[in-house]
Amino acid sequence: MALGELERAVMAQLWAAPAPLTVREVHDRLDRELAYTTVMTVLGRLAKKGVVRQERDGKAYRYTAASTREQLAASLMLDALGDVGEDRTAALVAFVDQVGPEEAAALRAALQAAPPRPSAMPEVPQPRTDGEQSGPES
Amino acid sequence: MALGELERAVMAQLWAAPAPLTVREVHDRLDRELAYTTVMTVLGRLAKKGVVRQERDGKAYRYTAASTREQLAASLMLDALGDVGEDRTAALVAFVDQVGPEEAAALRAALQAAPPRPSAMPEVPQPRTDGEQSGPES
DNA sequence: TCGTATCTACGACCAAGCGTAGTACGACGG
DNA sequence: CCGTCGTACTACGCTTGGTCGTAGATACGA
Repeated sequence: MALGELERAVMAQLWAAPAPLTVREVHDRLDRELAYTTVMTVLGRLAKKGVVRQERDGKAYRYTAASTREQLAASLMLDALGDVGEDRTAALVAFVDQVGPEEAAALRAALQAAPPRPSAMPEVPQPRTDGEQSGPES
Repeated sequence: MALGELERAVMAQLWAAPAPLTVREVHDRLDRELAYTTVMTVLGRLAKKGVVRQERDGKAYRYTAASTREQLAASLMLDALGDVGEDRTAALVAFVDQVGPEEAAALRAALQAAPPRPSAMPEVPQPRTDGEQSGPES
C-alpha cells in the first residue's frame, strides 16, 4: 500500500510520541505549514488503511500507529517480496546479495534469535497478535 | 516505484521468454484482450523506468527485462526497507519475525553463501539506464 | 506505383491515490 | 448568544497506471 510523503511524516510523529496524539498535536509537531484539516484528512486516510488506530477522547480523537515502524517496514518488504517473486527463496537470495554487510550481519543476528521454531516469541512484548496487526495489507 | 498489475503481467512474459520479445510477441502471449498499443505503451513506460531494456531490431524494438525477477523483488524490498525504516537493522529483525520458517531457512542459506563481502553483484544484467543503475528507485 | 500491413511516436481519457484545504455543523465555555 | 475547537464531508490539482486512437514512416506484394 505504500505511504505517501506526508503520510510518512505524520507516521513519524506518531511513532516519535510516547502517547496517542490528537490531530492538533500532530499538526503542531509537523514543521510544515499545513492546514489543520489537511492533517486531519491524512490521519483519517491512515486510519482507513489500518495503519493508525483512533480512539475517542471526549470530543476529539487520539491517534496511535497500529504497528511499529519496523513492523510496517517489514510488512512492506513482505509485500514487495510477494508482488514480484513467486520464487520467494530465490528473491531472498538476491536480497541478501543486495543488502550491505551490516544489514547482512543484522539478518544473521535476527535469524539466530528466531530459530526455525514457529514459536519465535521472545519475552519481548509482542504487540497485539490477534486477528490482524502487523499487516495493514494492501 | 512498484509496478502496476499489467506491468507485472508484461514483465512476467519477458522473464518467461528465453529471448527478447517484440511488442507483438508480448501482446500475443498475454492472455488478456488488449489493444496492441496498450502493450506498447506499457512497454514504453517500463523502459522509461529502466525496468526493461529496448534494443532496435530493424523497424521494431525487442524488449528484455533489465534485471531478473528476483533482483527486482530484492530492489523493491530494499526500497521498502529504506522508505519507512531509518533503523534498518531493527526493521530487518521484524522482517525475519514475519517471514515463515522456510523463508528464514532460505535467508540463512543465502547468508551462508554470501559471507561478509561487499560488492556482491553478480554478472546479472544491470539496468543500463545511463544515469542510474542498480536501482529502479522509487 | 498503390494499397496494405506493421511499427513507433504522441496524445487522450479515466480511475485511484495523495497533498491540500474550504465549508458545514455540533459541542462547549463565557 | 457567540466564538472556538473538532469532526465530517466535499473538492481540486497532480501523478500514475490501464487503455486506446490516430498519425506518420516503412516495407512488401500486386
